[in-house]
Amino acid sequence: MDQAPDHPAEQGSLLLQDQLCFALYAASRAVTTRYRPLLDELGLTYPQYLVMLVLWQQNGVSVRELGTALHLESSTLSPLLKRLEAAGLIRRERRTDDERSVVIHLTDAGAELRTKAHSVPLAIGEAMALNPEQDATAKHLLRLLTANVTNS
Amino acid sequence: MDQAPDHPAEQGSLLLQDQLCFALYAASRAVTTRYRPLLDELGLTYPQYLVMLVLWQQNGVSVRELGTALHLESSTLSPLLKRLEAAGLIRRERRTDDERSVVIHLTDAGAELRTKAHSVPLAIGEAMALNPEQDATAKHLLRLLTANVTNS
DNA sequence: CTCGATTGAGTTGCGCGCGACTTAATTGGT
DNA sequence: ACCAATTAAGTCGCGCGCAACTCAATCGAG
Repeated sequence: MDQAPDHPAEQGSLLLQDQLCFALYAASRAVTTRYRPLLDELGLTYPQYLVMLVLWQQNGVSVRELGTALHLESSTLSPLLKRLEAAGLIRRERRTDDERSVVIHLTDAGAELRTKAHSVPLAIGEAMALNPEQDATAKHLLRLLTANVTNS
Repeated sequence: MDQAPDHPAEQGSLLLQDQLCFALYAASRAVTTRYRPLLDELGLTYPQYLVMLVLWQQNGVSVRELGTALHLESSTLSPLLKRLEAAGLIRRERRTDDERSVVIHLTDAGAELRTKAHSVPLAIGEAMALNPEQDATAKHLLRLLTANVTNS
């Protein structure tokens, strides 16, 4: 019932500043915000850019495979892909051997956008300003965290 | 102009799996998803929970101060606070000495919710399953990253 | 004291992100 | 061969999250 809070920074405290989850939440939004002006040049949002990354890597991917790669539900991807199609960057085709499945292909415009996107990761890497070791450590810990939290 | 992608994992590659930004994006959503069932018990969303954390820490905070603490705009906070008010957890009052400012106070129900919330950070910490050193390293790197990316 | 600039809160529009659901196609056990 | 269960994609509702904007209150230079 104490209203005046002066807790120590122990494990499981309710202090915002102590919490990893908040650092994660803040960092993720800060990075997305940093991307925005760069992606505006390409006419993409950040999730749309991630989809394009997958397609530039491997053209002709099903919605299901996209969802697996990006950890996104079809309820998120379907409208997003609709917008990419409307922007003329992708095509969607029903697979003939399994009519449930929809395969995404790049249009010429979508494939060409890759050239313009080439400078984006460099610019972001520069803005992040982590040295290679910090970058590797961060990726390692974030993947570990994701795996732990997902299967629990 | 190469369509077939077999790049090395150099700095600035367009490979999704190499990118720190994607690891960050995926981890943030995974953690939020892990919170959801716990916060459902409290009738809170994750951003609402963060607001309550701030208020439990220091009751009587202005919208502007909340925004600074959480790195959120008033356009995000105003509707969110409206919902917390509708849920009977907070009150909003215009400050008398500066009529522009709105101060947020916990209601009794809002203050009491703190008791039920006490187990949440523990459960999340357990699910994250990072040892204290990893936890500290992750927080350090994420704060560094946020700071770097914000002022660039 | 005045009035243009700044500040705090809020509204609007749009794109996620996901839970809950629907529909259609495929699978598999009997 | 059948049909119940599963699977893939999509729709709907709602809550963010932010840019662009409005409005009212306050500040501050002259």
